[in-house]
Amino acid sequence: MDVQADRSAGAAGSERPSKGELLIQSMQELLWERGYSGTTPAEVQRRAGAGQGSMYHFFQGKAGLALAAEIRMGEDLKTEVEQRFVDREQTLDRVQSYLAPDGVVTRGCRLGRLVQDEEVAGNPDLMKPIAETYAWIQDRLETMLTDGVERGELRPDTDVQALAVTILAIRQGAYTLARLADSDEPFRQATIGISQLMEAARPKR
Amino acid sequence: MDVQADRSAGAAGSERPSKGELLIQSMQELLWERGYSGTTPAEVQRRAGAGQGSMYHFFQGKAGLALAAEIRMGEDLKTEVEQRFVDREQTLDRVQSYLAPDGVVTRGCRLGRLVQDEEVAGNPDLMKPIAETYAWIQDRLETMLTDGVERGELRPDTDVQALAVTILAIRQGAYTLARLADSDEPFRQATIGISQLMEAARPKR
DNA sequence: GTCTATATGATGATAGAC
DNA sequence: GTCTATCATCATATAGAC
Repeated sequence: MDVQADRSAGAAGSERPSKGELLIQSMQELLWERGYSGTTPAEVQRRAGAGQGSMYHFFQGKAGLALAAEIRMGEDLKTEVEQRFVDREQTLDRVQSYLAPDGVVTRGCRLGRLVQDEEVAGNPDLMKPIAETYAWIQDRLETMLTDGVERGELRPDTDVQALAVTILAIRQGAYTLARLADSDEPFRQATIGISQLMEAARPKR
Repeated sequence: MDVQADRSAGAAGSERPSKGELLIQSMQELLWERGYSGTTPAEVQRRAGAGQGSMYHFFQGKAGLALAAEIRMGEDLKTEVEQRFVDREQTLDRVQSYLAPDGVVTRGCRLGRLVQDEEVAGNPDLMKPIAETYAWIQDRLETMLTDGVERGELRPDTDVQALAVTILAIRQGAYTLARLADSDEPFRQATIGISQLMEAARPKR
């Protein structure tokens, strides 16, 4: 089935949010809290204060609404990552900031958790915005690390692409461990682990 | 609901596997392929060549059978990790071996993926064997790294616990990235990333 | 022990009134 | 645009025969 996002469900920052907009926001919340399979259209509607009709008017079913919500989540995530980088100067600070828990880590990564969902993984339309967001983040990490190399904070022979993937993986994995331990301690531990290595690997001057 | 594993479904290495045993194996496969929510009792039965009656005779519903399968998967995983360590001498080799893809990484981590499943996360009985398995693996990683410190392959001031969590997180995260990219490339990249850091951080002699 | 038939409930989607 | 009523499907679990 070919899923399309929406039928002009309304802009994000409008005055009075349309039902379509409310539905997107509710779907965003529920995807994060319960994943895709675990979220029922009925509950999205209830949370948005909308009926069945509104949802099927704006979106082509559950998948279409989820797609719109995913795209929104990807934008939010990119904005947050960017913010963490511009607020810091030093490379190690930026890495630590990227790995810092944001208070709701036991809920999992809003996008990463969807990858583990069978219904999402089996639907290319639903995977695409997730893959694109991660590609963007990986690219952003690479740029940030290249910056560090140029400023002499990382060794000149650093494989920035590999390191970017490593840091990305650490954050994703820490989410899983945090959920398992019901604590954000794994985030702190993993940050210590990678920081200690990066410190020790620092170029001598 | 208090879930118990089984009703003596049969030992693992018996001659003629009982229906209970076949059901456990089928559930193991399906949990890995589709997760918990995505697996229906009907399909487990079909794959095991057993009827409804057999399943409900040996186990208390879907959750009970899944619990038995999880325990088995945990044992398998621990055995595999142990094998990778005893086959190698050097610390970095062991770390790389732990992070090596095993050919089916795009399917995800057989246990880790369950953590993202709402029905599993919401059932303490189903989370317990997963948490215990990860605790064992983390402990095993710590022992392995402590070994490396003692042999002078890692700096004496290494925070082995933090590094163990970091490596554990890398593997978990790489599974997510691999699934997203439909490739085991993230495993290779992440291995390069952590290896390069560990090399550079090596104690001087 | 193992099977089939059936009950019960929830899910995602549609129809059609307002 | 938005609503409620209804549908078809499929999920898990139970009952009871063999």
